[in-house]
Amino acid sequence: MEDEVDRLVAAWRRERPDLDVEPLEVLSRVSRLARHLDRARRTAFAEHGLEPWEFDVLTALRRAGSPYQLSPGQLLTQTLVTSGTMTNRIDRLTGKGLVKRLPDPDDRRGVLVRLTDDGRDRADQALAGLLAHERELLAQLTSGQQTELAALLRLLVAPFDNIPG
Amino acid sequence: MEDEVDRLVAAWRRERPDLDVEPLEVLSRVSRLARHLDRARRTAFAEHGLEPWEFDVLTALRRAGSPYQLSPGQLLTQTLVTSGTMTNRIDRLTGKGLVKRLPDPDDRRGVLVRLTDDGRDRADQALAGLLAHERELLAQLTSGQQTELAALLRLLVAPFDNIPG
DNA sequence: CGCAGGTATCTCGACATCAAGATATCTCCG
DNA sequence: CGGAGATATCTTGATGTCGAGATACCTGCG
Repeated sequence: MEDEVDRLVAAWRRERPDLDVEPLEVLSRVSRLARHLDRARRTAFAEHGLEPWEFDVLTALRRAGSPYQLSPGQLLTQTLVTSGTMTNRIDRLTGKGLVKRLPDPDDRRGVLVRLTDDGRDRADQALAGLLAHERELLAQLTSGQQTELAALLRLLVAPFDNIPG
Repeated sequence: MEDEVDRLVAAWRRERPDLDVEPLEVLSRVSRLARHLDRARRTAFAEHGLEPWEFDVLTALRRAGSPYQLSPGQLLTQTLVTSGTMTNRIDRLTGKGLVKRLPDPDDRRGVLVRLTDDGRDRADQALAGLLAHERELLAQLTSGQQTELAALLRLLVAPFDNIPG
């Protein structure tokens, strides 16, 4: 089945036959798929009264394990946002009673963000919902294809995640 | 090589051993890679004095072929943004002299957005720069792996692009 | 022809993000 | 011990996006 990127690549080959646009076959698909996934996630989370950005922060804390707390700095690296954004997010989640700020006992510059019981429940519910939706999307692929796709994507992501940048 | 998603999946398996988090191996990598690509694109385009959103609009028009014009509605479907956003983008690109608005001769509700000569040059230059950067990122993969990756991604994107939504 | 419903674009207000810089605290070398 | 430079977080102002609704125009049925 054809997709929008096939049309995009064909158009470039017609308009700019001098260029090799092969990289777009992979990377434009990644960008467009991510955009579609964002929309789908927004819908999935709405069932649980959460925004995608709320999910990202709550689940990062949930994954940390009991007592479900991380510093804002640790949250930054996991969510790929800037520090100003994270301050704002923590403020709003605090206002909704899903997390609370505690002073870091070992560093007076620092803060620890901890999940409340309510926040933890919301994170757990939203995760289950998300996985159900994602399984449907991936039904297009066999189990073997999923494994293969994951491995190829890892090759591309790893440099970003391991070389600080 | 390990990446951040490997760590994320391992954490979920420890915290929620009751859940099958396999879908994240693919889809979290797609989202995170897209986020990294956005940042890289921003840097690449800055060399040409363009923002990513400007590139998206200008290249959509460029791909349309001479006379390089599309309606705002056609631009919407290609760029996956809302109509309010597109109006705003066209306003700003018009202000920079990269596009101009023309009345649609066949539909008085409609408008045609046309690339100026300057806009066309900018699009061409930025595309060449982007492809150079993207080729570097893809150097992690053999040519065969790139083809395979593109094919697998197409399977996932196609449903979004073909079923209206 | 005339109107109901659909379509194309724009307007407006709310909101999330970013970049750059401010502040407070830590670390480590001399 | 003292101070320079690094680090953690927050503040601020500008900007881009979205969603919902407004407006103008088109289309097709009766």
